[in-house]
Amino acid sequence: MANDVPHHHGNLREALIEAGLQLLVEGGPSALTLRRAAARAGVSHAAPAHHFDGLRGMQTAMAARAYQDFSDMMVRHRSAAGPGALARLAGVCQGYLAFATERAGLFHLLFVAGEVSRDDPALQQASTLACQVLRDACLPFSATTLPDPQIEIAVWSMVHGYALLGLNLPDCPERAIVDIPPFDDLLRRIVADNPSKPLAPAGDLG
Amino acid sequence: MANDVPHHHGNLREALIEAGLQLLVEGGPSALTLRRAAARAGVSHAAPAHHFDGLRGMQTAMAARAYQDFSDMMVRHRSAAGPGALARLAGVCQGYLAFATERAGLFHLLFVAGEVSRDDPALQQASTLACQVLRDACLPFSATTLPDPQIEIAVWSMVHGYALLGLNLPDCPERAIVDIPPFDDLLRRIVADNPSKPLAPAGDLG
DNA sequence: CACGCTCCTTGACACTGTCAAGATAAAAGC
DNA sequence: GCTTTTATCTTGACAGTGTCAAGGAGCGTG
Repeated sequence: MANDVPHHHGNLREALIEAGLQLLVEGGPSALTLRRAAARAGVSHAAPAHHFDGLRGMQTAMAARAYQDFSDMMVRHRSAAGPGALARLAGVCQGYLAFATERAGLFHLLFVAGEVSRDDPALQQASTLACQVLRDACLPFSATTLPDPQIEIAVWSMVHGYALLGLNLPDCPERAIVDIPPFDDLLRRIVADNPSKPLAPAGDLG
Repeated sequence: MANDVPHHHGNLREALIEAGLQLLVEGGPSALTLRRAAARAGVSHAAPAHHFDGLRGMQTAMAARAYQDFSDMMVRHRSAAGPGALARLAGVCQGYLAFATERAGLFHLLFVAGEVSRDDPALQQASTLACQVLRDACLPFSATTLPDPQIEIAVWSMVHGYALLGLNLPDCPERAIVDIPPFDDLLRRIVADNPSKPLAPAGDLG
């Protein structure tokens, strides 16, 4: 083959991840295919097999990268939130929901499709990091200086369920039978009357 | 063809749904295939196309049936719960979680895979019915005689997220970093200090 | 120059959903 | 009774998919 691309792509692994993420964003989960990613990266259909353990392996690598987007989204919304522990936690949750809405393809990859190897070390690290953003935001609401699993899990479950039920979408089917309260109202049911310890004395605003 | 089965199966549609549910339970979501369901029902690979609108159509029909299992599971756990509105709501939630655990394939079909036509009337009816079980259990915690969407959505989101994060599984990965409180404890954060109106005066126990 | 090693291609296989045509059996009309 | 019609299923094909085995192309090292 005497094309412009050399036989050795140079950085095919990264290119495939990039191509896969594009496919996912553009065409949804069903558009993500080993062969299509290969074609978009300009290589033959079997090339990905030398870099990933099948489709599942590629999705795992993509997920590790998507988790960084996820963390960024939560951090960004936290920064945009007002001062105060509750506002910051609400901001993190809004980031969680915004990721589910605006990066639906990636959210699907991380939490819905499940075609991902959860024991992959890179993935675990990225996911733990994202998880930590949420946990940190919950910390001020713990009665002690240690994290309170009950609060963490309550918030995590609720925001996750809210996102997966699609309740943050303007056209979700549930709106036909119930009117959906904004997530902040639900959040207050868990943490508002559980008054936080005083805010970190001289704080960063994120 | 001079086999024992007549040319007209008689009730192929139901047989295909049954076969599909079996495949889902036995081999997980990836084992569910139009061709395999057809083979198990003893018909040719293209027969399902005459009864369903593709794989999506068959999954939709299966989902409508699975929702009945789902409702039954919640009702059964509600019956097994003690008296009192909180115990009954907790029972319904336990049914929700039990369905996610014990009927993982069906739960996946309903809430995870998403390869289902949400506008199908039979599916909508079945899903509304299941939803109603949960909403009814929330009713005693409303401040008025009308349902309180905030409570309903809070409980629904939380139990849904708890189930989808797999937190009810004994070997879920999150146990490595947090110890997972039982769902009942989380539920109390939403409804316990929101004292219910008195229980229905002379009640059924479900 | 020759060797080895890594990266990628080619070609094949079994499997998937889906479509067009045709065969077959049951029902309906007379 | 027989014919016609209709619903039901089969056969065969097609474009995709993931995955494997075998081999070629290019780079570094002797």
